[in-house]
Amino acid sequence: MQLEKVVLKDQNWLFRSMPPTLWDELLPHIVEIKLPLGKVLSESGFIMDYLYFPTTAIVSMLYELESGSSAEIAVIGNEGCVGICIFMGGGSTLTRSVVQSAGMGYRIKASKIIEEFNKGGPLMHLLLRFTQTLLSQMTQTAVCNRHHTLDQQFCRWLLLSLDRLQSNELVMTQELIANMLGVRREGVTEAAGAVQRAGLIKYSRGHITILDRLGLERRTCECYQVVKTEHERLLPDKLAI
Amino acid sequence: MQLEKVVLKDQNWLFRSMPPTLWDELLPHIVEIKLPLGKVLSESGFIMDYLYFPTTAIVSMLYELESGSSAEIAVIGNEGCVGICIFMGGGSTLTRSVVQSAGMGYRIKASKIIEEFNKGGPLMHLLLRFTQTLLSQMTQTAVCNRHHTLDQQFCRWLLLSLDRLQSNELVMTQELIANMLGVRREGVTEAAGAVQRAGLIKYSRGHITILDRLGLERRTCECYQVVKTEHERLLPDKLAI
DNA sequence: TAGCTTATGTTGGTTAGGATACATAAGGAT
DNA sequence: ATCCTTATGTATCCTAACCAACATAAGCTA
Repeated sequence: MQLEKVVLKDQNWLFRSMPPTLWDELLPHIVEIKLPLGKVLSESGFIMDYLYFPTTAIVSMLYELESGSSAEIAVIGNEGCVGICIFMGGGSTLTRSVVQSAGMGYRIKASKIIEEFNKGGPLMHLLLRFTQTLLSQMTQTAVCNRHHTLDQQFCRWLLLSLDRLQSNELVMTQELIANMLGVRREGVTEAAGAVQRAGLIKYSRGHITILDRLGLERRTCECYQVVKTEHERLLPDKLAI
Repeated sequence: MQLEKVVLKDQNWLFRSMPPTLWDELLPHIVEIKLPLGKVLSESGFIMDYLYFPTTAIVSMLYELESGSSAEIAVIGNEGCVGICIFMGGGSTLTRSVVQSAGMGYRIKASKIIEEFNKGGPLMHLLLRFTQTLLSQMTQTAVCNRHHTLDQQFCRWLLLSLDRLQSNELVMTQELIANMLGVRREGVTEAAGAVQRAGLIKYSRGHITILDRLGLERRTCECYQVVKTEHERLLPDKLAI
């Protein structure tokens, strides 16, 4: 029992950074769940009942326009949680959260989170720090959408996903990537083709293998490094709360 | 004395929504300041010492790229405050906050804000609600940058600014608008020309007068209404905390 | 192995907006 | 009034990305 919990605590930055008393308080409320590809964790405008903590899964925050076209606003992996609107107030957001890469995660009832959050203690500080990294991702997405090429954005997207995975392989069709980036599938084909010809990746029918990670980092825009550095600043391994 | 305070409290949504005990606690720490055009309230990466509450001024949150080109991420007026990183953790953000429309505002020392915020009481709830509206603005900016035309974005920008002003006139050159939107000045000239020819605005050398507000709302993309509606939901006139 | 579905590749035409360069014109300063 | 600065207008060329339509090809199923 004790061993199992230690392993679990290590799987998400928020868990890892919780002081023992907080951890003991929350542990009984933590439930493991499967997060299959495409699972919707929050729908635009709907109240959320759980706060989700991905461990091996990756979740995309998307915004969908009336026209049906969409754009990814941020990616969340095992460094954070899905459902910040729970503790921010309002209870719902206009973004959809969809599992982009299948895996596992945990969840805790919204009511329990609110109860702990409102004490103003360590949980509040952890969650707000994570929210701050979301803000920086959203900022960077907005700027990147405005100023950088599809090729650069494609590389940035790959890198952000890779950072949240264990392997150097990604299961993801170009069609889906296009939806995330809010561009046409053909555009992604072109970008992916160019990156593959440059020897940085290899892909076939929904499987992307990274061959030269450093090459990708050189090819992308500054946005990737900025987001990553800010992540490391705000979510350090050892956080003194 | 008493009268003066009442007037002041009414000038910003956050002030207005504070319960009396909180207001009495903060009042001694509130200092009025001038916010002239171009004044920088926060610089990328720098620790903020004050939380600013615009009353008649409007502040833009901008992100500046290495190349020097920039983009506005969100606008803040008398519904909120500048410096959320103070209470979110980390103490600094990568965005610059610049006064876009001159006016007045108030400020409170960061240390005082942190002290009150950490109690987990009404100030925390108010500030987080406002932060949530910032998130929705940032989301919409990202999507709008991706999918909508410059013409639509120009109208959206005008409307968002107008909502934060008393008058129907805006003092703003096309050059500055271009910086905000992250496009070329010539592009703004073109968009502004078209909107003027359509009879919706009139402008000359840095003065824009709105002639047909409804026409602007019809001409812009859905993003404006979405942001506005979310604002009204999250920051209602009468908030029960 | 044949057929079907789904993923990826390619082509040609179109367009919004970027880069550059220069023209006009309004208003303040001398 | 003249000059000068600053704001706005315009024109040419260029490119990234869109749109639409279709071609290939990989892997699954029968």
